[in-house]
Amino acid sequence: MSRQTAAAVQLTPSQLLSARARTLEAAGEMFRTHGYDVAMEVIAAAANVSKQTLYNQFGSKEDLFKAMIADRAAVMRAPLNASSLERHPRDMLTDVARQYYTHACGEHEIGYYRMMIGASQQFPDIGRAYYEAGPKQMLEALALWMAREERLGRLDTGGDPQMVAEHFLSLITGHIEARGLLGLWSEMLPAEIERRARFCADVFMRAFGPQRLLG
Amino acid sequence: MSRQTAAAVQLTPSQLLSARARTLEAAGEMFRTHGYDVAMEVIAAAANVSKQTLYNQFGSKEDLFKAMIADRAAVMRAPLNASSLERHPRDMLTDVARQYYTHACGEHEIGYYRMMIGASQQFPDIGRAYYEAGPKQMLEALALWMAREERLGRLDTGGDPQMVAEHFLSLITGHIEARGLLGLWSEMLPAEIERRARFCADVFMRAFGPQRLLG
DNA sequence: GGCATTTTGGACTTCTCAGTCCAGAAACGA
DNA sequence: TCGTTTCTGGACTGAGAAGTCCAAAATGCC
Repeated sequence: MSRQTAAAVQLTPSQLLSARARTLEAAGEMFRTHGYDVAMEVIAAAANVSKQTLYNQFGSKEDLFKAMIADRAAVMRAPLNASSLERHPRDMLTDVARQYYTHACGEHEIGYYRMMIGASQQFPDIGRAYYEAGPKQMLEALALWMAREERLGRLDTGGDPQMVAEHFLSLITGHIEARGLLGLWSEMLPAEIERRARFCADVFMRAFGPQRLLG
Repeated sequence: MSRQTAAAVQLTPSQLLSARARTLEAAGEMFRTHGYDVAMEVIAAAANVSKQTLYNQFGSKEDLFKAMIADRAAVMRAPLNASSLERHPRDMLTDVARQYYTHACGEHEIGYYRMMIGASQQFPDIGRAYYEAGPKQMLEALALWMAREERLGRLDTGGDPQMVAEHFLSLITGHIEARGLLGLWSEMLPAEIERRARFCADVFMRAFGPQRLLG
């Protein structure tokens, strides 16, 4: 009997996640698409679980929400890809932008972001937690990298890599995110992604590349 | 009697607004600070008006909300200041950034923006209306100006002023807005505003100024 | 002053939803 | 196999809020 159960677990990958993880997954999906106002009954249905179980496991709606956030915060924004750290600044930056446009600004991700923004009014500490787990990490990684590149003479940030990194991220994300948050999201074709990624890297290199030392 | 009323009107400026305008003002304030979930009773109290009057004038909560949006959308983002159009690109751009940091990214404005983002999930047409009344206007004005400056040989956008304008706005607003939306807003001192505004203009001029034609 | 309209406040209905309770079913452990 | 734990579904409570109703008061208009 227990052997059969084990076999079944191995067959269906979704069941490899604990019941709790699956519940959080479904809850996240519901919060993302309907906002914090979703009824607990709806979440329970989406998670294939009874409402009572939800309360047994998480105590309250607020706690469920926070558990879901905690579950997700770490996964929200990928850190810099270690493999591209050694490449030429232009390639590295193009890659960062490409990654963002490909994976981090779809309806799904923007939906979570919108949810965080809504929640941060009701639960102020959530805004900070999200920022520190996501954008801030990215920012610091980028600033570190830039400082190193500056020592290697391949960038010239004028001694303020933090601010320069901040502005590179703004450059990538700014307008796309604004439109997405307002529900005006539209699919970007690969060609468009490539064009924008290169554009961002070009702008950056013209402003902070070493060539202005050589002119 | 009517003369006394007129005198009273002249004495208290807030009464120069029509009752409707004052109600919308108060409603906006409540929606901004509490989100769409505020009770109609609370709005009525804030507007010094009975709940019934609210329903007489606006029909329903949804209609009140939309009336409030329509009332505000036009005022949300100031267009380019006509007086700075004739100045040197660097000064003009510094001014745009300065204007933004001074007037358009305070708690108040970010609060409205957050509210729009929340509402655009529930009422999708609101997101579009806001975008077109605000950011899009700004963008188009800036792109027009850039195209003109390019013809005058004072900028070099590589023939895509739209995208360049988009990226300048991203540069100004990106990170500040992200932090504000997550509730991490912190007052910017005048010196900080000045530093950031100049930084934005500098970055932009290094990337798109005419000097690269002269090198 | 007198008539018509609007406003008021407060009671009232209806609905939705968080959270509880419970008895029976299922899963689990030894 | 049997006892324990957990899950289920469905009824229930209580709170809060949208929207309605109405009689009395205020306001505006001529």
